[in-house]
Amino acid sequence: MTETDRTNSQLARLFEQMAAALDLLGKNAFRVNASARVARVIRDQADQIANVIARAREEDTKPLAVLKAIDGIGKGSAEKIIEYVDTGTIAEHTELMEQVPAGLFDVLEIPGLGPKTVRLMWEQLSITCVADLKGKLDSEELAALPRMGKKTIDNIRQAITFAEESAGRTPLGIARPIALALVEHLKSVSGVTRAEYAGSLRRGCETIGDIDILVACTDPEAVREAFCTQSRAVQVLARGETKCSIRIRFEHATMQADLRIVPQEAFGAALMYFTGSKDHNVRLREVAIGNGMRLNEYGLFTTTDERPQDAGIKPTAAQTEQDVFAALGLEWIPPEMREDRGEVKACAEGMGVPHLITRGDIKAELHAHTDASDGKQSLEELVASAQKRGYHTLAVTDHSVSSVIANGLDPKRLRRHIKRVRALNEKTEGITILAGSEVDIHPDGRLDYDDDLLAELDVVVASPHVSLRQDRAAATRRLLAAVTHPRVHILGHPTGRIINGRAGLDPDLNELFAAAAEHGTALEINSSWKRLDLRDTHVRAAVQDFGCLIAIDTDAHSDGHFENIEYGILTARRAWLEPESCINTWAAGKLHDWLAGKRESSRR
DNA sequence: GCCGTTTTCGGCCCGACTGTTTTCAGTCG
Repeated sequence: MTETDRTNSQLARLFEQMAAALDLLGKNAFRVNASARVARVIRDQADQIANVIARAREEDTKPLAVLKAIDGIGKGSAEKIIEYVDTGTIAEHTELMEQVPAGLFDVLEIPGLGPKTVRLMWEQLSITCVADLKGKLDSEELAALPRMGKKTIDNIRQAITFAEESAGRTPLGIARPIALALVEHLKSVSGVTRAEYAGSLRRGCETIGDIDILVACTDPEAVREAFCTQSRAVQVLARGETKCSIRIRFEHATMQADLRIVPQEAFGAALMYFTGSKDHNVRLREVAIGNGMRLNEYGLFTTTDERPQDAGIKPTAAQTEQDVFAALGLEWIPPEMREDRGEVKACAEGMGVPHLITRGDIKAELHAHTDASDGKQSLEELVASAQKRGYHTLAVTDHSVSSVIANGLDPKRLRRHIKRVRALNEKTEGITILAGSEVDIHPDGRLDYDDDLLAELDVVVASPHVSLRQDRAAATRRLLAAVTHPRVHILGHPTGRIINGRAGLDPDLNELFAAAAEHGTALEINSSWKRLDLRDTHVRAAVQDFGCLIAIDTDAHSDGHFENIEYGILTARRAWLEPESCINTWAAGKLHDWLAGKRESSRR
């Protein structure tokens, strides 16, 4: 779990625990779902809920009303949120935790075990944690439980082992190559007419639970066989007519992969079904129901009967996603937006889908390293990498002096480096090579070079690298100092988080975004799949609520890193980013003017 | 518990697969 929004994270965690506890206690499933949804909505908020409440009070509006205005949060949850912000606890959560042993939540996490089974094991066998369960795997009393046969117990045993050695969700940059290899493998099977990955991977989520692959084909058995018996498959979890699940090992990662065999004529409907987040799909089906229709993975049907596909009814739309969206009365919504973050509502109300940024819009790389600091490429090789991608501008931004481990440049070396860059720029056609630096932001907000030296640079990317566990107030002061500094163009990887690694800084984003907008400093989406910093929800808030400029850069240390731009673009699209707000899309003249303009204004 | 250009009460998405079952419950996505 990432912890950048510590308060929101903690609050979301409480709602998740309440949902799990209610589930284990056999409470109404809709109540369980409502609580889980509140948790998700809280996680999606860029702004701190505590700040939202504080601001509402300052402005003399009712916090309750402000919270209730958020989709998915009703009166009950709003009251609990306020209770948490004011007291640090939620009474109902405390009561539930007294009723349900803490270890049961871990048992519930084991794939294949759901609330019903866990509750039964708890009530009948006093199993309250994974260790209890492991101790009873061979016991007769476990086997005596209803619906608990040998296979089920074997599956639990394997699932525990898998859970113990798996690191949870897999970063996008690890999962995507695996999925691409799977797709290629399946495309090579005879009779396969289409193969594509769907799910959270197609939505570009920063981490992936499992890989979903859709295949249309003329010989389903050949596809099932090819999928389940491939050399990388370490276990077959399910093998049905249309759905197979395996565990797959690829280099160091182990993941679950699901194959769905779908009819060619319903590929679009299936792709939609298996791409949308659960909540997005619910919204779409509600739209269908509202129109007296039924939507499932076989298509959109002009009936509300159950399983119309089995009754021989032909769908009105199914072939392509565009067909299905159109028949629902909606514009096609890009996969990255299908998260139930207001996209269906916006589309239904005729606001239209934003013109999202694409990889082809990127014309400049403004954050890249050479072997002068810790990059693998020489200056000339770096330039060739940028030229190969058709960029009109490359900023060479090696590390500053304090990044000792990264061989940061002291002022003397930097001045020589600037000269080399300028000289190369003189004799290079077709691309502008700018002299820049990725300058450390010290914990107190000072920059790593003095202002005179900064003034000699064309591009200054200011980034935090150390002291990434500062408290919020210190982190906010530090980053504000950087974005308001007249010689800083871009705030690099603003929080310093590492996905699945460290939470990073947790500044007051409202203050940071307001200052960045006011001073015309761009905020970076660092495209490294280990970072993706800023993250999608933050970028959306920065641009939509504050009008900030965004830079999408790869922070390349080698030629291959340039390809990470895919991940930055996916993140930007998840933030509903349009090209105009991204400085890397601007024409050369506009970009160069902007870079120079910041310097001009700083000399006034 | 949430929500409402059909509803402030009564709904709340839909289907596949497994394992244990004589017809289906539980889990998953």
